[in-house]
Amino acid sequence: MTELEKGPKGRRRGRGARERILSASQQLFREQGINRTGMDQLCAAAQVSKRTAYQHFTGKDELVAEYLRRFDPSVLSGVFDRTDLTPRERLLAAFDIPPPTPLCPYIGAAVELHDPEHPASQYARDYKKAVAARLADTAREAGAADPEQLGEQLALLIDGAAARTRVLNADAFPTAAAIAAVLIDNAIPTSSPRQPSDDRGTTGSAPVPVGGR
Amino acid sequence: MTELEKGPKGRRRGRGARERILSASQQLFREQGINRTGMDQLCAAAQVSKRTAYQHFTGKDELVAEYLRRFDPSVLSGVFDRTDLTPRERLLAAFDIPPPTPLCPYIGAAVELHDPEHPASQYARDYKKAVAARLADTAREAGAADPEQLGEQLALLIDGAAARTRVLNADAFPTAAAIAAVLIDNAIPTSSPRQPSDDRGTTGSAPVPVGGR
DNA sequence: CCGTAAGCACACGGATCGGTGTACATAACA
DNA sequence: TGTTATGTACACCGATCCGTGTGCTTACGG
Repeated sequence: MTELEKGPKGRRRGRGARERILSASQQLFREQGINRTGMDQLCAAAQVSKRTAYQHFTGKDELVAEYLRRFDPSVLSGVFDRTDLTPRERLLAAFDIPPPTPLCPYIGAAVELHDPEHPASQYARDYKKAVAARLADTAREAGAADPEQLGEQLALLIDGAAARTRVLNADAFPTAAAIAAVLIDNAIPTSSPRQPSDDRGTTGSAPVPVGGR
Repeated sequence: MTELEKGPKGRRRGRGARERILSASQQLFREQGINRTGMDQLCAAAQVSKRTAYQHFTGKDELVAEYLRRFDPSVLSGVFDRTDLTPRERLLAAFDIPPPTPLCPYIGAAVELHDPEHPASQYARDYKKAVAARLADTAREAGAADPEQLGEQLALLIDGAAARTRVLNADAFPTAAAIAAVLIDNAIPTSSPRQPSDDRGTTGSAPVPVGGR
């Protein structure tokens, strides 16, 4: 862990610097937003000289883009690689977010930067498409009639829950999970017992009062 | 049009000033975002002296909060007051957004300001709750089994479509409308013939490929 | 006429921001 | 030893931002 990276000459590299900067970004950009986090504050939090920061990143824009690339494993892969779950359960697991909702930074970045051409915005787009694609793959695996449509729908539910959680300050993922259960049961012919009016409740999700954080 | 407002003494009041400021806010805050729109630029666009602006508003924060209050009629009331539509049609009409999607400023404000205690953030919360409540009222009117739940679900769909449209730069409302149709048909016993898998299509909404802008 | 209210033009202040420049310290090679 | 890469500490720049202070113009009403 406290090792060296292969440099141009194999010299000892500041193992911490870049890592600490990105680590501090994760925390500060989330807590305060991107625009409200200055480079001075960020460098102080990372215990890195400002000069060093600008030797690792050409500017804040690049840093922001890099910062966004550090989320895939935690959210995206973490859910889809659960081989212990059935495809259907995996689709629903995407809505099981821990109580202190992280609040999707991709939406935040796209809104804050406000420039669709910004590298971070472009990456946010790619990421969202990738999530929808993986949801579609899983939907296909689960035997959904129209996997692409279901994937897109579930992706929309996730974003809706994230946005609504942000605005209302109350966890909206249970509501989204309930909708997801309905959509999945409607799309997967085999697993839709199609009972009168209680399509939800097939997972461990709450009865969905509204959202209680 | 070039009339006067009732002032303390019936004097001639600058009819334009405040109105022009708010009007310019609508355009600039939407096009550029709140943080990226300076007071100088805003005053210039409104053709109002900066000094005058600060005599109408104590600060930018108050202006932003006031700016958010100018949307209810266009979106919220505009849909729910359509007496020519059945309650069910009204619920679905909430997803018929014109192609140049305005892109909900409440979400944008909540993300940009990043302070839940900011007056504008509080108003955004109130507004979102009001929308969900009106959706619930209409759902009740339409005979939904659980109107509050359906209202909350539809509100989530709207926010999801707005957020996703923002990030992906592609209209996500058709997808949301398709989900809404499913939820509505599932929630309203009378109007749900409960056919195999084609619950949608009861309105004029598209067959929902994915979203084409 | 003069008082008063509204508005304008313009400069300024303090703060913050992204980004640089400079000088110095350290450690690994050679 | 010296060179080179890496990093620190700290001042500094220009730009932008929100907000004010000052003085001038306009127009109404008594």
